[in-house]
Amino acid sequence: MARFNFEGKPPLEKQEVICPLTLTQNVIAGRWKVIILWHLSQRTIRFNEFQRCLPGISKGILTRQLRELEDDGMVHREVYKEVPPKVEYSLTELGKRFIPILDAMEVWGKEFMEIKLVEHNYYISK
Amino acid sequence: MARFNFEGKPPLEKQEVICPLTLTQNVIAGRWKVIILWHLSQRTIRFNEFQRCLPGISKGILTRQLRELEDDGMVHREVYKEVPPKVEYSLTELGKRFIPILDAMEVWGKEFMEIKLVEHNYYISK
DNA sequence: CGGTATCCGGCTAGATACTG
DNA sequence: CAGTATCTAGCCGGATACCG
Repeated sequence: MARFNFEGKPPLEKQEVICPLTLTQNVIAGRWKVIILWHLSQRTIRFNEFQRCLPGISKGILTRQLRELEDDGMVHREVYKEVPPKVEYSLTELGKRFIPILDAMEVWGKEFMEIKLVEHNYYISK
Repeated sequence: MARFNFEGKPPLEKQEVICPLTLTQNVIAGRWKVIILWHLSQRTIRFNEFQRCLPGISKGILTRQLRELEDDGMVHREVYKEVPPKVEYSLTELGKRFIPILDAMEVWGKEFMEIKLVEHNYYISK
């Protein structure tokens, strides 16, 4: 989430007014982040499990998406010093507070699907 | 939102299982869409007004974001046949149902901001 | 006023090879 | 198992010029 950069720590007066909506959007911008957060809202997940949950994702991009979520304080990464290695990902408190958004998105997404299915004359099984 | 394509109308059985979350994410993927939807949740807006609401956006990209939202059924475009031209954008019913997500995103974004400000030793005025 | 048409650059997803 | 390093391709935002 490069657009939100406190590194320079400029005085608050000189900061641009930051929009909470844009901020939220930036945090979850990324092809896999929303669905990653949803999986983590269900349970703790290991790295390799994610590759099975997210068909087609490569190690490289999975690592990056997880790191960015970690950097933004959404995800906790727990490393167990074992052989073979074991790393577990889970939601932080901040990440858990994001769940209402996931729920709202899921509700709306289903409404959207129903409407689009009706428009295209699909039968919708209730 | 090119990833969700019903154009070919394949049988429902052959459709991939579509995730409502991913669907929602795809609809609002776009640099300006969330903030556009928020402005439209406040009031009807004309094209030129948007350019003032969204500092730095160009006509081209504004048009594209609005068209995509229109194509996805989120935004209504009302053209008044006057000279000079007048076009008003507003939320459709589907668009209005999206407002709870905007609200949840705003709440979370503010929490996120507070946490990040505290982490960087900023004083937060209550 | 409210757009199109066109071109361009950067970001980011994705693929592949390698590693502790 | 859980990554890192490197490279590439394509999309998308942005700029600019023009139009009814």
